[in-house]
This record gives sequence, C-alpha cells and structure tokens, in this order.
Amino acid sequence: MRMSQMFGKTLRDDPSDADTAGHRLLIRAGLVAQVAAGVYSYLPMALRSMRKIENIIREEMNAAGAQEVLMPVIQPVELWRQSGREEAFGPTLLHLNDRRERQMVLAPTHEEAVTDLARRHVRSYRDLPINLYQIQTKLRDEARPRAGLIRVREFHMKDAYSFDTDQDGLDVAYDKMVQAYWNIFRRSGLDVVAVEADSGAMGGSDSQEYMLLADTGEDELVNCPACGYAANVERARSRYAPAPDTGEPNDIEIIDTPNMTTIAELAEFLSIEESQTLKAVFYVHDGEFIFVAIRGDLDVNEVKLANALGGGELRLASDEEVKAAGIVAGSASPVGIDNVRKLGDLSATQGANYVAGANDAQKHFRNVNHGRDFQLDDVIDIAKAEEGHGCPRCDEGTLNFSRGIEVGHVFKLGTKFSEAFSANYVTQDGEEKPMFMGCYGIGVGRLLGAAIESRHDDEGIIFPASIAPYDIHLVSLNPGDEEIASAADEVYNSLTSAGLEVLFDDRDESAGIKFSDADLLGMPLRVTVSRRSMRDGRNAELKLRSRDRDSATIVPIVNAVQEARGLLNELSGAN
RNA sequence: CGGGGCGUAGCGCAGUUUGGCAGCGCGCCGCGUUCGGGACGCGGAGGUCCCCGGUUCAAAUCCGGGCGCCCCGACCA
Repeated sequence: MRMSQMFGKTLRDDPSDADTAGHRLLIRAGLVAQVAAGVYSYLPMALRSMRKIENIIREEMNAAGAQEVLMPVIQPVELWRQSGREEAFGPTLLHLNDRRERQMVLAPTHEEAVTDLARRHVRSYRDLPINLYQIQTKLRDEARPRAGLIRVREFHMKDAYSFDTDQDGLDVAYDKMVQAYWNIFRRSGLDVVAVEADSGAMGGSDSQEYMLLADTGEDELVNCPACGYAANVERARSRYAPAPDTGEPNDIEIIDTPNMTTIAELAEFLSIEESQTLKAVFYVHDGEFIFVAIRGDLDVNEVKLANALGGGELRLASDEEVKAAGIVAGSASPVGIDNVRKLGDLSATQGANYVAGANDAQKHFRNVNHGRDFQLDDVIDIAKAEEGHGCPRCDEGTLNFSRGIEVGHVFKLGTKFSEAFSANYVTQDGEEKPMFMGCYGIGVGRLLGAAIESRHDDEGIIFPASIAPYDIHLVSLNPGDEEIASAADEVYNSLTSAGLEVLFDDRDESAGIKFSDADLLGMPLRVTVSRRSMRDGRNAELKLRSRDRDSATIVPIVNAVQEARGLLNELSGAN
C-alpha cells in the first residue's frame, strides 16, 4: 500500500478527549474515527489488524472443531423474554419496532439465538456434541463507554457456544476452548493471563476471564506468586489473619463508647485490633432490607453478596432506610435486632469475644459471640480480598494485586438456557434431556485496543508482528532523486511479490515526519531507502520498531527480502 | 443514573470575567528553497462560535431551555 494513497491520516496533536495512551494512539495514528460515544468507524489500518486477529481466532476455532455460523443482530424480543434476559439486561438491551410494530432487539450476545438454533436442529444424542461460533457485531447500550475501543456500544466479538449431552461432555468442550484461547492469545503476541471470574448475569458454574495486564484496566485482579492462584477481585477468596485469640467466651457486657462511629475510632479508643470488632453494613436487595455482619477489618465484596442473594438489584441502604429499620448507624448491633434479615460473613462466626455495636450511639457490647449472643439467617463468604491477605489455595503466598483489561471470557452455562428454551435431545434410552451448554467470547476490537494500550512507547504503537496491519513500513527518503525513487520502488516490489505486506511511505515529506509516522504507526520492521543508505552501494536500512535507533542494519537491496524475513522471524520467535 | 468538566476552522486552543471587526499554532492548497528525526519564505482557502428561544442598537460573550462529548463513581455477558 502506498501511503500517498491511503485513507486515514496521522495527527500531530493528541486529541483532547482521549485519556488513556491507547485511545490517544488509536486516534493519532488514524486507526479509528469516533462517530458517537462508544461508536467508531474502523479505518483501513485498524481493519487490517482486526482481520488478522479474526483469522487467528478462526483458525484456532476451526482446529478445535467449532463450526462458523452467522446469526442475526436483529432479533424478536420474544427470544429474550423466554430466557428472562430482557429484564436482566435492562437498558443495555437496545429495542426497536419494525414497520409492523413488532418489537425487536439488537443483540448484545447470542445465547438466545444459538439455543433457538440448536433446538431446531438437534434431535438426538447422535447430533451432539457441536460447537458453533461466529465473528459478528454486538450492540450494547453501555451506561458509560470509555477508553477508546475498550468499552464501546457497538463492537465485534467472536462468540462460540458448545452443546453436549452432559456435564462431562461440557467439561471436555470447555477444556478444548480453554486450550484454543491460550493458542489465540499466544499467537496474537499478547501477555494474557487467566483468572477465576464471576459469571454475573450469564449464570452457570465455572467461568474464567482472560486478562491483558494494564494499569488502565477496568478490572482488579489478584494472583498468588507461590501457587499461581489468580482471580478477579469480584470473585477472589483470600486468607486473612484470624482475630486475636481471646480464649473462651466471656460474659457479655456493655461499655461506654462516646460518639464512636467508625471501626478505626472504636479500635483506637479501646486499644484493640480492628479484627477484634464486628461491623454491620446495610443493603437493600430487591426492596428487602438486609443486615450484613462482618469482621471489622474486612470489607464486603458486593458481587459475592449479590450472587449469594441470587442476583437481583443490590444497593447500599440509605440513612433513612437504616433508621426506619430501627438501627443506629455507627453502633448497629447484631445482638437484639431480629426484625430484619441478617446475613454474616464467615469471619463473623469465627473467633470470639468481639466488640460490636449496642444499637446506641454511646455504647458497644464487649464479648459478643456468634451463636450465643446473636444468630444469622445465613453465613456466607462475602469478604473482599485485600492487600496483605494470603492466598486461599496455598499456605505460603501473599496475594498480589494488579489491573487488567478483559479480552476473553469463558463460561460453563449448564442447562440454564436449554431448559428455558426446551433445547432437548433424545438419549440412547429414548429419554428427552436438556443439552449442556458452554459459551466462549473474545472481543476482537477490544483485543486490538488492549494490545495498543499495553504495547506502546513515547513515540507510538509497537504492534505484535502477528496482528500488525503490515509487516513492513518502507520509507523512501529523497523521493526527488530518480535513483533513490527507483530503488525504493524496486524494494517495494520485491518485498510485496515475496508475499510480505508493505506500507510504502512514498510521500514527499521530510525524513523527520516519515520516521515519526513510522514510529507512531508501529509496524514491526522499518526499511529505509535513501541517499545515505545508497552511499556505499545499493543498500537499504532495516530496523525493528521494538529496538533502538542504533540497532539498524544496512543490507544490499538484492538481499532485502531475505534479511527482512529473517528479522521478522526472529521477532515472532520472541513473541 | 449521581457528581464534575467541556463544546469557537480538519486537529490543538485563545477570546466569554467587563456584550462592540472571530483570532493564534499546526494541518490544508499554490510557488520557491530545503531534504536522515515533526525545515523555511511568500501567497491563499477554510467558520451554523453545538442547537432553539429570549434580552439588547449590537450576543461566541448575558438569560432560559435542549443536545452532544469527556472524566470520576454506580452499572457492565
């Protein structure tokens, strides 16, 4: 491609409304153009990169035995009512009416469509297992699009869906997809890690997310350097120090704690550890007031809590609601409050002789013990993993915290959708049973955005070779010089006819502009033909984007193809 | 959805406080010089000052309403 002909220009200045480095580079390099909040046009270079990502995905999906299909973006709302997800998605689901006033939706994902498809075509266990995938547009009216391609409202996703006769079959299908995912991320040249994930509104059992580590990532992750345990904080378990050993339960007593409303104040006032206190947090879940007790030094993980409550709307209770429940905020007590539903974290039931509120702004109880002094309606693990907590899986590790961008997510759905849609098959015994499903997604555009977010320097993008729009950025300097121009053309032709993909900067621009643009655009290999390179014979200069300026090498033009290949191979080996 | 910010040429911005010729840099077009890390000279084009309404002799500027975009949070398969 000759750059003089290419659509999409680089910008000299950073766009004012881009915050993250990746977003800035996407705009400055002329890869995308914003149309509305979270809605983008993809220009030629971005599209080339996305096509390469898609092809890697396609090859790995096909190799894993999945078959490509294409399902509609526009779907009758009835499908979504049947699964119950019209409500679950809420305003994120885009609705529209067709000319006959039939209610339609624009699909944010395709579990409904694919389950409907499978139930029409699968009759018998002989038709299973199958795995269907597509690479296709999704629409989600996100409340807050952000960071360029990281969270958008219209995007391309590869989504695959497996159908099996039973849980064992699902486990096999899931493991195959997991393996395919590792292949995809390895081939794309990106450092992706897998973490245990919350399965959210998708439901189902096992779920893993694939995360590209980046400080600007939306997700907080923990990992154990000792045993490799890794999880999204939403889901993470952790091991924390037990409360101080206070021996056998002592008699409960009431003590004065004038105007102590926070755990920190209380612990200091009494000269005890925060872990020797119990605190209470109040939520409203689908309209019901919920009292949650947890050890004073821990925090509630709201995602875990919401899951324990079986989904639905969960929010912190307002001051008025707390008061209306007859509770004194800041000194709330699990003791003697029996008119509301009381939940507790595991920590509240371990240890003894806690200090807890007395439901009086001036007083607390000492020596409060679970079972004797208060009961809980449910005891669950809802503590949030914190800095300093130990690994829940091994005894050695302390959890590390980092941030990441979710680029893939796999779920074991089980029979959630197949039961809702009566997507059944007939067993060998002639019995009708629901299919076991799994679903597996990768955001193509997000992967591109995340790649740029994680692979750049001050000058610009550093594309992994396998997903770079072009292999080579050929720069011709002194284009007014006949000899140089024809040598550059010759290099362009020989590289191109050797099957290499070349972006040829044939513009009449200064060396500074051309080199800066080459750095900004980030192709893996830069080849320069100029008076200087031709000074001692017909030579070209080769330089890898990921290396320093002085690492450039001069090679004879007749060897350019071979030398370029060598450097590119070296690079993909290093990926 | 709550909080904050912004909207003036393709991009980045000044001008708004105190109403009075719509400006600067980059980019773009033409000519010439220059030519390995964002060169220079001369000439030129480019505007619904987000939209609607109001006040005023006069509105980018003041008032009312609306829309859009960005950031923080809530939400997020």
